[in-house]
Order: sequence, then structure tokens, then C-alpha cells
Amino acid sequence: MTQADLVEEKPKLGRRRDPGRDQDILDAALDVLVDCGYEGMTIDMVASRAKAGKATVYRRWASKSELVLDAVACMKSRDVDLTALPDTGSLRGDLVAMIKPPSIRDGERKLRVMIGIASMLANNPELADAARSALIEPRAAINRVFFQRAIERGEIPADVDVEKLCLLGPSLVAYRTLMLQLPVDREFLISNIDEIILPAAGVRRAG
Amino acid sequence: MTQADLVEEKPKLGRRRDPGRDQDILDAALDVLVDCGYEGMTIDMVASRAKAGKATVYRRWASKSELVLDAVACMKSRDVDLTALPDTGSLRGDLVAMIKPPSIRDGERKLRVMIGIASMLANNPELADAARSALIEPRAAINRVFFQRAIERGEIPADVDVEKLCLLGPSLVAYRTLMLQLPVDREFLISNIDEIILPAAGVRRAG
DNA sequence: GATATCCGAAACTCTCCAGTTTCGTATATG
DNA sequence: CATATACGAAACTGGAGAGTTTCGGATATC
Repeated sequence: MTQADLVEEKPKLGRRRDPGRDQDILDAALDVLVDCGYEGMTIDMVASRAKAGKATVYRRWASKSELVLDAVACMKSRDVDLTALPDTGSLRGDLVAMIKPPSIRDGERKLRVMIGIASMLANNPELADAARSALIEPRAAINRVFFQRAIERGEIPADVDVEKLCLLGPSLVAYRTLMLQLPVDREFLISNIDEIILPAAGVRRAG
Repeated sequence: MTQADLVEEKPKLGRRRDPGRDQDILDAALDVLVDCGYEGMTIDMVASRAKAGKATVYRRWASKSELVLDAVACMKSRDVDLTALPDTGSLRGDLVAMIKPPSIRDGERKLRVMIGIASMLANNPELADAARSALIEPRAAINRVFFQRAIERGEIPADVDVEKLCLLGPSLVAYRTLMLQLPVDREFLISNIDEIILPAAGVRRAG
């Protein structure tokens, strides 16, 4: 956490800094980032959306870039519990079970954050790491569970490249959203599974 | 072409505007766009890289955004001849034949342009169209030829979703470059073909 | 209830950059 | 060779936004 850079000695008297405002500001920062991208985002927008003063923001983060870094990183926390994933008994069933409106919305939000910071990733390894572990890795981790299970069941060959397969779905969704600017709907996701992911995983074609 | 907005009546006397400078400026704009992204790019950078004056740029384009629009669109022109593509007799052969350093470099450059303008695509349909037809469609068109040939040869089923398959390779490359920030090398592209594209196209696994 | 600190609001400074203007020079036309 | 125009360089204007400071009011500690 970049914010740790600003820790000050604890006062013994007077009002204490309200930690609840931290999260309000991070949430506001993410909203603005999603809507405007990094360059379009101003600290005034973030402050007013969080109903805070600009000074309150700068009392907690040293700069815009550090605020954004923390905001991106904080998307990681609210993530799925890997031990509570659907277990339908088949690879296709597991993958299809993940197609739910909240999951799609979360994915779109993460992609919009990614767009917003895209041009900085190359020059900012710290931000790139945060983005990877908060936006990309959680999705891959879910898929990893499903493919591992399928291997253990003998449903797919044990020598498939699991890492490659984990990123296949996200690649298709990202390309469709970022490049083609088309909506990601259930039909698209189902056809991805049936026409691309399952064949690549070595499952025989249904039909 | 946005530039057409600025056409003036032809003078009968005096020096003529040098059309060669147009291309120099567009090339410089692309270079800067690739290095700095849209927001990081300044007209001074473009002018000085083109060894031109700022005024010369504004004499030809009304604004930064119109210059960028033309620069993106002009990537389309220098593109491959679809009638002169390799024809090896097999789908795999054709796809592998496209893996050449110049082709990889061109792809990377296009992706960097895409990163640079990513955050504007949502609010700028004109730019989004230019990007689609200059950066995305040419790649898809090449693949379309290969898959059509494979269908005509009976190498793959006639009912596959050709459009989806055309975008599969580009999706994987884009995700690896933009999101994972990993290099695109021959090994990666070959494994894409063998492990993902060919299985999805309905070709039996080699091995 | 005195004190130290936090708060939101707003005014402020400073830098960067899009876009304009000016100027001295180069060059094509007639 | 006179004229009209394009050129590169550089000074200039205006607006936007990062980051700072100031203020009056709220609030927790002692």
C-alpha cells in the first residue's frame, strides 16, 4: 500500500482520522476512473463524488498516481471465495455456471479500469503488478480450479496447458469489449465455451 | 479524411504546400502516439520529430484529435495484399507462414496505437471506426482467407463460425501484449495455433 | 471546557499544453 | 526579379488541473 508512505505519529489529543473516508475515496476514485480514464480523472471529481474536500484526499495520498494505485489494488479484496465455487460435475457445467449478471458486470468494470490505465502500464511496473493481481489473476484463478477438477476427473487430458486455457476466456471477453466495443452477453459467452474453450481443452465436440 | 475540412482555394502565385510534409507529420504523430499515448503526446513533440514547425501542423489539421484520427486511419493504407498471401495447401501451414518478424512488429505497433487511444474509443465513435478498419479488420481479413480456403478444401467443417475464428488469434496476442505485458514470440504463436485455433476450427489434434 | 486535530470548502500558485500569432527566410510562379 | 505563399522557429494567450494553503466549524480526548 502506497498510503503507508504517509503514516504519521499518533496524536494523543483531538479528533482522529476517520478510516471510513479512505474507502469512500477509493470507491469514488474507481468510479471516476471507470468513467473518465486516468487522464480524464481529476482529484476534484474524486473528492466531490466522495463528498470530501480535496485536502482530505491529499492528507491521505501523496499524489494522484498513488491514489489510483491503491484504488486499483483495492479491487482485489472484494473478490470471490475460491472454495465456494459452483461444482456441477462437468467442465462445461462449471464454466456455464459462472455466467451470471453480477459476474459479467464485475468483469466489465475491471476491463474499464484496465482501459483507463492502459497507457500507463508500460511505464509503471508497480501499477502493472497491481492490475495483474487485482484484475487478471482472480479470473484466471477461478478457471484454474475448473480445469484442475476436469483433469482430476479425467474429463480432459492431463497434459493440456492449464495456464493458457485459463486466459482464453478472459482474452476473448477483453478483445470484444476493448477492441470491438461490443456487449458481452450470455450468448457470446456460451459460444466461447462450446466453440473454443472446450475444443481447446480437448473435450469432444457436442453435436 | 478530416483534413479535407481545411481545403483552401488554390493560389496562382507563390510557393505551394508540400504534400510530402503531410506524410512526414502523420508518421511522426504515429511514432509519438506509440511512445506516449494520446494524452502524453504533444503537438510540439510531433512537430519536432517531423522537423516541422507547430504552425505547419495546424495549417494542415484543425486540432490534435483530427491529426490523430488521420494518423490512425493512415495505418490502413500500407497493408498487405490479400491476393498475395501464402498458400501452403493446409490451414496450419498458412497460419504458420504468417509468423514472420515484420508481421509481428507490425502487429505490436498497431496494438500500441490501440493502447494509446484506448480510453477515447468509448466517447469517439469516429476514432473507434478508424481504429477498427485500420488496426483490427486487416488482420481479420487475412485469417478469413485462410479459413475460407480450409472450408473449400473440406479441411474444416463448413459450419464453423469464421468471424469468431478470425478474431481468436488477435485476441490472444492482444491480451498477452496489453494485459500481461509479455512478448509475442514464435513459440507463443505456434502454440496458439496448435493448442487453440486448430482445435476450435475442428481440426483433429496432431499427436 | 480547553486543546489538538480532523473535516469540507474554496481560494490560490504553478506548470503544462492546445492553439495563435509573428517574423525572417526559402521558393515557386509569372 | 517582383509577388504571393509556405516554411521553421519562437514568443505568446488562455484554460485546465495538480498540488497547497487557509478558513470556519465539528469532534474526540483529557
